[in-house]
Amino acid sequence: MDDRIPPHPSLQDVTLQQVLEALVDPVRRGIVTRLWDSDTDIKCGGFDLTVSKSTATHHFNVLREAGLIRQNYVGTARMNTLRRDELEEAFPGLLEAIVTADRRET
Amino acid sequence: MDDRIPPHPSLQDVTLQQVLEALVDPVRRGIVTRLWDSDTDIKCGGFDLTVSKSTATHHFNVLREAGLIRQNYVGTARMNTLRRDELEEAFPGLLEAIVTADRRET
DNA sequence: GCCTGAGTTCGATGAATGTCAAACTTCGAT
DNA sequence: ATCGAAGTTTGACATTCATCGAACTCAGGC
Repeated sequence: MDDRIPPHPSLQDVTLQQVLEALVDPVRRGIVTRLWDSDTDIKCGGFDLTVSKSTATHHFNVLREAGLIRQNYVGTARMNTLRRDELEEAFPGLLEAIVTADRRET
Repeated sequence: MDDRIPPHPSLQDVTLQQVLEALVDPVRRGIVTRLWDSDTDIKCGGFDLTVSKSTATHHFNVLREAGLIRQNYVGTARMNTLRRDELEEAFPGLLEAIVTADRRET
């Protein structure tokens, strides 16, 4: 097992507060929107982020802890997956509404 | 005209960022959820807020500036209306998703 | 073995933001 | 005319949070 990744929360334990706090940041919202659109895994370095590496790490941590993404290592690359179906079940319509509005704005 | 109320923004000028910043606060989200459920105007004092009057004023200002509520005076009472239909057009599905999740959590 | 690339950890810093109390304004009722 | 209820304004304060650079870890290839 790869113990380099901290545990992922169950979506049952994630609160709306956490999800909104995660998505209120434009950088994190950009990551989620990009994952939603590509619908395939993207490694941390694969995003065109406007922030430093340490800040990016922080953002990915927040997203993982809020149950929005799932991470796993492939070599030295950390891959990110959107927990789309689980989120739809836990917060129906939320992600789609935000992604739709975000896309129309950027 | 009643010039006691600052102008309301057009929903065209409101960004998703503003809306999410407004709704990320639990007190403000509670106000919006309450308005959504009652579907009638409620005066500022009509909410059972856990904060002081000055803080409440601040929260109502944020909600108005984010285009979420409309305010008008009736006597000395400041009435609040949810801009439900306008919001649905500008941010389809967003408010309903958040209110639904919020209700299930509180 | 050694270097490179990918990402993390660790403070530190600066900017927002939620909060309150106190003084003030304003309308309506007595 | 006065009083009270409703809400605002104005600082002030504490906390949170995004951000960065520098040093570190760790796997894989030369």
